[in-house]
Amino acid sequence: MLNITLPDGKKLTFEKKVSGIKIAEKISKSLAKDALVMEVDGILKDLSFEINNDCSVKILTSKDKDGLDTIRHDTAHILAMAVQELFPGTQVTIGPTIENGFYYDFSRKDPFTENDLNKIEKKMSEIVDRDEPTYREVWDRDKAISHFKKIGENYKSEIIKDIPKGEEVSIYFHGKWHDLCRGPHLTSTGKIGKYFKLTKVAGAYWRGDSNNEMLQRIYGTSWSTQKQLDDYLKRIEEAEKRDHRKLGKEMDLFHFREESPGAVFWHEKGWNLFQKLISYMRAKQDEAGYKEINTPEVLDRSLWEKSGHWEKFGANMYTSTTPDEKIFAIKPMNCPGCVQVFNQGLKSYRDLPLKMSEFGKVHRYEPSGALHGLLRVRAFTQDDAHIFCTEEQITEECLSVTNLILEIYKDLGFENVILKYSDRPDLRVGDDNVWDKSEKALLEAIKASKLEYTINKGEGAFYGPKIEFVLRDAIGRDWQCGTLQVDLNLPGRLGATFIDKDGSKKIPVMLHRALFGSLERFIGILIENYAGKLPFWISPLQTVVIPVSSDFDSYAKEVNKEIKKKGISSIVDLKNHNLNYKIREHSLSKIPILLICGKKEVDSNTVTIRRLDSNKLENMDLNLFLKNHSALNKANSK
RNA sequence: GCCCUUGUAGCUCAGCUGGUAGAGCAAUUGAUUUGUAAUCAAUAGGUCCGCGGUUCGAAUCCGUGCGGGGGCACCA
Repeated sequence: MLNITLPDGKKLTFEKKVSGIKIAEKISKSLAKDALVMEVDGILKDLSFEINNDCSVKILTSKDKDGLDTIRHDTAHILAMAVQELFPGTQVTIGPTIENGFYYDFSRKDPFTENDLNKIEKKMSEIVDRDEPTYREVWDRDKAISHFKKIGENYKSEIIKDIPKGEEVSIYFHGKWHDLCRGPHLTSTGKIGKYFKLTKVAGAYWRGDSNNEMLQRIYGTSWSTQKQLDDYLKRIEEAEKRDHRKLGKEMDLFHFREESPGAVFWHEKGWNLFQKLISYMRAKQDEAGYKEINTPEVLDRSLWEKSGHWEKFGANMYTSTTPDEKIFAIKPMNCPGCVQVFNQGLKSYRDLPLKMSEFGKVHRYEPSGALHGLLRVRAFTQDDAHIFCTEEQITEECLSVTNLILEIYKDLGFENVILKYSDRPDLRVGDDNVWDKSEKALLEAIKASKLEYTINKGEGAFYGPKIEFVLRDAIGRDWQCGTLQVDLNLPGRLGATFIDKDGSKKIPVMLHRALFGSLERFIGILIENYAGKLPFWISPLQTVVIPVSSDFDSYAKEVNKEIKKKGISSIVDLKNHNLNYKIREHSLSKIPILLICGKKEVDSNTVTIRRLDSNKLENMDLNLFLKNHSALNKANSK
């Protein structure tokens, strides 16, 4: 007698051992039809797995995350199967599921082309139609290794060698084709359906290590209904429409060019946005007790040697040799310069915490393949600050930084923030007991903030552990922005001291923090988050005044003048185009407010407001408009 | 940096298997004076990313360099 407990607490009894399929059938016909895999005492199993003792069972369908994941995993297998049928001699490696889909890495001489993807998709459909039964076998480890070697699957035999001793080596068959796999899988190839699509080919290193050979990765997506697939493809399309590189061009904000890859040429409007963010930030930092400073962009090599950058960060640094053959580095970080400012004059414990902010432009030589619009550049402006404090002050200062960051993100429309904590990397400066202290202090601050956090082992900066602030945008994508680092190393290396209560010289702790991280990146994120439709107060061009015909040019000019007087950025469009044309043009360039002026407006000293993306027109007294909208600007940049 | 892919007018793109380039929009000029997402017409506009090669002849084929895109690796 077997007792199976279902998720709702109901119990089923069976005479002898029983498979998941049988259990599902006993629950309901429709469930048996939809069943994909099952959870036995919380562990995922094939439906064909035969249960031999009392346990709890949950039958999973495509509505469960693990159910859909299994569909994707099966699709990855079928992809590999199709590839090997079409291109004999191709070796398979790994094929996991990822968010929204899956990939499979292959080793093959000739590259896969876009056209090959179509062929492969067709072959995959065929395999689904063949509805080949799937079953699992457990093999002896040595047998498995020699088998895969014999059939030329060297990567697979490598993988088997690395499976921990205690684990079973399971082989899944789909008809005759088979693959080493942990499972679970659906009962046959027909079960996955045809709601998949191969999306792209890409290179990927074997085992993710750039010292290894490069494999060919095929990405795909897979769903349980046609609608889900269509919705997903549509989401991708929508995300592409928000691409800041495309919008940046359309909105005339910035451009890139060959002469300086990864460096931004800001146009008038983009620079205006940039400056608006800075003045907003200045106001916030001023309120929070920061003192703004500025330090040189080019500094002698000796300073970078002292700080440790020359050795630990040298691969990312631009250097410059002057005619007198001195070597300088273009700063990749602001910290050493800031410490030099701290070092001027004697500092007392009464000066701490001392918070110095700097909008510092830094240059980092990033690998060419890493560059990506504004989101990954070689020259960027950090909204940086360094807080010099005592060890006792670390937690409190970290907390106040965290609060400031959250407040600022909120003002700009991001409420969803998570933290990533990174501890000591392999490449680092300083003693381990110093690291112990720094890590402990930072972790304490995170805990005190009560925010959700994840831990990234070994990913801290070379001088100290860090927190990264990751925000989630309007369409669910995560972006790494702000950062907070505890540093017990650099101040000592660069000779920073303060006089403590007892009259002795002590080395201060330095906290590095950036709020947006990089102004450039943050602007890219803002554009994508708002799909270019920035909030009024940071819009670089806030209003365009449009006369209905040239008869009203002078009134329109007058309105424009009044608006500009109130600190609202505005232009008047007197071009020889009709109203429709102008509305279309300025709407496409994402101007938040268009002000239409015709006979009616002139007669009543009003403007008609047309807001971006709204057909609702609003006629308003000009003075009231000026009052309301200049207040909107002031509210955020005091 | 590595793999794949790509580079034609200010922008978006045509240009098949080699015969020195085209469209729409934008620009300029003229007409039109417009009430909520493209008024009409004319004109002008290009070392086809750079360099080298194959060829009688290269935007097109080959090599190479530099950019862009998608990934990997690296990262704010």
